[in-house]
Amino acid sequence: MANPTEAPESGRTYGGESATDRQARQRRQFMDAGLTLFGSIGYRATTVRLLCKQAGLIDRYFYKNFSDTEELLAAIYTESMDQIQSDVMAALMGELPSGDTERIVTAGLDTFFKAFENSRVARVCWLEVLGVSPRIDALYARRTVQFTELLISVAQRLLPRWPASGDEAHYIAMALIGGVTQSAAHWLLSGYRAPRKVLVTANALLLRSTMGALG
Amino acid sequence: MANPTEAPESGRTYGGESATDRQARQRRQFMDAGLTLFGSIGYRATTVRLLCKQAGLIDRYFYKNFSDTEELLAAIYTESMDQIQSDVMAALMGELPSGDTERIVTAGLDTFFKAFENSRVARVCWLEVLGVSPRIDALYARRTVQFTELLISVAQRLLPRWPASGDEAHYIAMALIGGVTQSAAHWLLSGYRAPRKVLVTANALLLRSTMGALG
DNA sequence: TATTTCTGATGACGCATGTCGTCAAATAGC
DNA sequence: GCTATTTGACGACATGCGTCATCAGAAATA
Repeated sequence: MANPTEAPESGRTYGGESATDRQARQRRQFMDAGLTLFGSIGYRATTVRLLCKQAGLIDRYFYKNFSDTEELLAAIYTESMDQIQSDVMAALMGELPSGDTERIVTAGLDTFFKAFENSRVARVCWLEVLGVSPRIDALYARRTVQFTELLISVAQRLLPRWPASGDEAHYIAMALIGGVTQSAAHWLLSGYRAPRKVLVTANALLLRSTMGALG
Repeated sequence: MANPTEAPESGRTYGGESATDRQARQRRQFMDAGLTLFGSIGYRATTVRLLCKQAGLIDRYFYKNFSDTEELLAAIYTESMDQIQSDVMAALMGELPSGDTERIVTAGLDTFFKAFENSRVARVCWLEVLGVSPRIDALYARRTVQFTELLISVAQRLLPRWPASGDEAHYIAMALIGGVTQSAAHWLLSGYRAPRKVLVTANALLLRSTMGALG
């Protein structure tokens, strides 16, 4: 043994898995368990014991991957929103060559709302992340800004006369994103009463008319 | 004593206050303490002991007024939003005779955002209430619907061609309200970087252009 | 003044939590 | 096969929580 006093830097293979593979699998199990529990009983009601029971692992491996439940929440939120954001961007890019504003906007919105038809994802991303801690609040705020910037970049492509900079244009984009996100949150809270198409067309009209007024 | 076995139905005066006056004062003290704590350290971090210390009272009087902290949160949220809603309605009614859509919308928005310049109120109403429990979620959702109905009724007055009913018109109004509320939430999270006027004009443009497209 | 009610302070209870330690069984490397 | 590591099960510890009981002193009533 090279350094018997310290913890081993590289673990052994066990059950046909290398140490890093095991760690990655355990991390994924906790991420899945977290999405399930945060998205059903809520973040506040979720304890480390429950997470372990859901993941089928013991607490030792939880603390090896996350410092606390808040860090797990941050990881799940970031992963979910990364996925959704890249899906939306892919949908936008797919329709961008058409040059049809209506189609581009609709494609982006439809992909967005489709992602939040998963109520667990929706609940975590719109309800559970808010008011947990300053750190999580900052995460949420930064993500909102990212979507705002995405909207602005698309608007600049579609509308040459769109005011690129300026606080007001920025806050208009922010309000538009807010309309979309709040629609998603209320969609969830209403038990998905309306079909997705209604959400998409309503928000498309909002985007189209506002961008028309500015572009 | 009429009924020695039961708790006294009507208390005695004490310290120059009647029993009902005392109870009302204690309730108000807890409401103020709740707004202070929920709006600073957050709902999750607030305990009954802290609330009592902040209110300068003991726990017995807390439980005489509220069953738990969740009921206190609901009471504070309802009171705050009632106040804001009636302020906004008063502002709208004050400008309604002018018939000037721009002035009416701006007056309502300015009153709305002015209320949330109080960061404690803003934090409780936009961050802390979310994801606490199904009951509080329902309270939040219902309030959003109320603001949506308020917007629709104003739109019907200003725009004779506004589609009164229909899911889509309803969700458009919901998205518009969402834009306003999300602006308020992000305004808080960004530390009120932009002046209120910017928020008002940005959201006024959103409302004006969308209502123009429909009216 | 004597009695009853109200108040604030303090402590105790049962419970759930995060976290850590122990111990036997399972697995891998020599 | 022997030894070291990894795993899961279980329990212990301190902490903080909501909640309730007690008790001495203040204030009102008769």
